[in-house]
Amino acid sequence: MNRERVLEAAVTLADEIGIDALSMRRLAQEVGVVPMALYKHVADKEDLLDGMVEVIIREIDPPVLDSCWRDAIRHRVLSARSALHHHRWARQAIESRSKPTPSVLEYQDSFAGIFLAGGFTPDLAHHVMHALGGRMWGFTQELFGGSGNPKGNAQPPASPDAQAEMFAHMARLYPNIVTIATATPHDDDSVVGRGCDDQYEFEFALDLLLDGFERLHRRRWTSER
Amino acid sequence: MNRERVLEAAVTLADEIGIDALSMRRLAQEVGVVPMALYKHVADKEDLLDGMVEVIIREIDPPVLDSCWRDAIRHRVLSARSALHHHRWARQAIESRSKPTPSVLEYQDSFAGIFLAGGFTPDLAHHVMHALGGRMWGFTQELFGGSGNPKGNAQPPASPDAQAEMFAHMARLYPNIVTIATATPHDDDSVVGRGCDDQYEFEFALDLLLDGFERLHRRRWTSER
DNA sequence: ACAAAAGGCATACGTCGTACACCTCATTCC
DNA sequence: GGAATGAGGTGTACGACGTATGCCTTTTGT
Repeated sequence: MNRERVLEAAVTLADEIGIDALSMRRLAQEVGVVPMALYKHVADKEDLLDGMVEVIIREIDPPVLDSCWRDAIRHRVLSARSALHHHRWARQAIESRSKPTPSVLEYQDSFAGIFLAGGFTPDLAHHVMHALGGRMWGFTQELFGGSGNPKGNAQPPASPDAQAEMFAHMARLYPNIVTIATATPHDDDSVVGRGCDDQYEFEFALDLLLDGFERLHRRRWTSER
Repeated sequence: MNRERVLEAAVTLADEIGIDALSMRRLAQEVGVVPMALYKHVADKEDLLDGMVEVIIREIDPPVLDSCWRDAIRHRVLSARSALHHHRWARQAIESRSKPTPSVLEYQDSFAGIFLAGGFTPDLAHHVMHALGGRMWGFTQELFGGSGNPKGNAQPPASPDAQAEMFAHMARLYPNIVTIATATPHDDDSVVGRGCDDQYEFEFALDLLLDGFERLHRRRWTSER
């Protein structure tokens, strides 16, 4: 029983019960050990979460170097996305860290490297990485995600007429949201605002940004401070 | 002593000690009351946080309707940004909510309204709101923000030579990050990845997106599903 | 005047992270 | 071979946390 086994168990347990329900005690029970035993392999819970993030990062494809920067970035981002998609709690975990671990820095460094190798000035590379923001990790800013928070509060489907009244109610209060939400089909039955980070939406935003980057890059944009 | 006073006290207390350190007990002590007394005005802690978010939203300027969509969006976003800037914990609080409250929906609805009034199709409006993501609230996805988490872990400035060695160490491990980070001055002494969401960076990304929206809008983009 | 509601209080339970002391081995060194 | 060492598992305990429950006091509506 070493650190790696603990982290692995933590990851699969978080997959099952969500990151909020993951406690040291629950994890200890899962690996068949007394809670305090975990502290021989992990400094504290923060360290545990750092380790879990590390595990996720290892699942992301390494950068491909033999293609143009745009393809390389796009591939890497979508690979990160698919890795995080298998661990719904990962987004929250990554964002909750207060200090970047070495593996996180390494990940970001590889991104910077792709831009620089593609001929971006450090200045522009800096700004575009900011603009990418969390999309670098494969997720849009999902407000009200419920990621890794699978509480049992999924209310029963409700009767059709109650549903209809609910819809009318929404349309009265938030006409624009309803207009927009009904314009495009969604994976789930949510409206804008609930975490509907569809693949299509994600790639839409990603490509919009990449287009912008390309344009700036071509016209030799500089921040002229 | 009503709900409003409780929320107000919670907001100012969170401003002081951060959102993580804000507990029901600590808040009760602050308003000079026993912990359980709070539950007469607030259903539970979730409800408290919802209420705090509501308070913040009220600080955001109402939408300006007599200008083009682009100015209206830009103004609203920057107003939200400045409101959230005064309450560093707000970002985390907003993102931690699992269900949108009415005031949050109203806020998002007003955004949708601006796009629709500007002639966007519901389809395009939908996608651009996704692309905006959290920037709608005035923040970039800040990884490792420490927002509202002002722990006392700010180590002393360290000696200049130790600092130099640290820098050399970083440059060896993460050459690209260091290249990029030193290309542009920052408010704080952080590198890319630590929450350096400068105003300039934010507006850079925002305008990049708005440019993209404008282009799509002009060429009558559709998702052609 | 009196019932009812609203609002504050005291106690208590279960959960959490983790400090601390102890124990039990396997390994290492003479 | 026997003692020292140290890594790894254990047991107990502490102080936080959110909050259920029940009681009491004060205000309010009739």
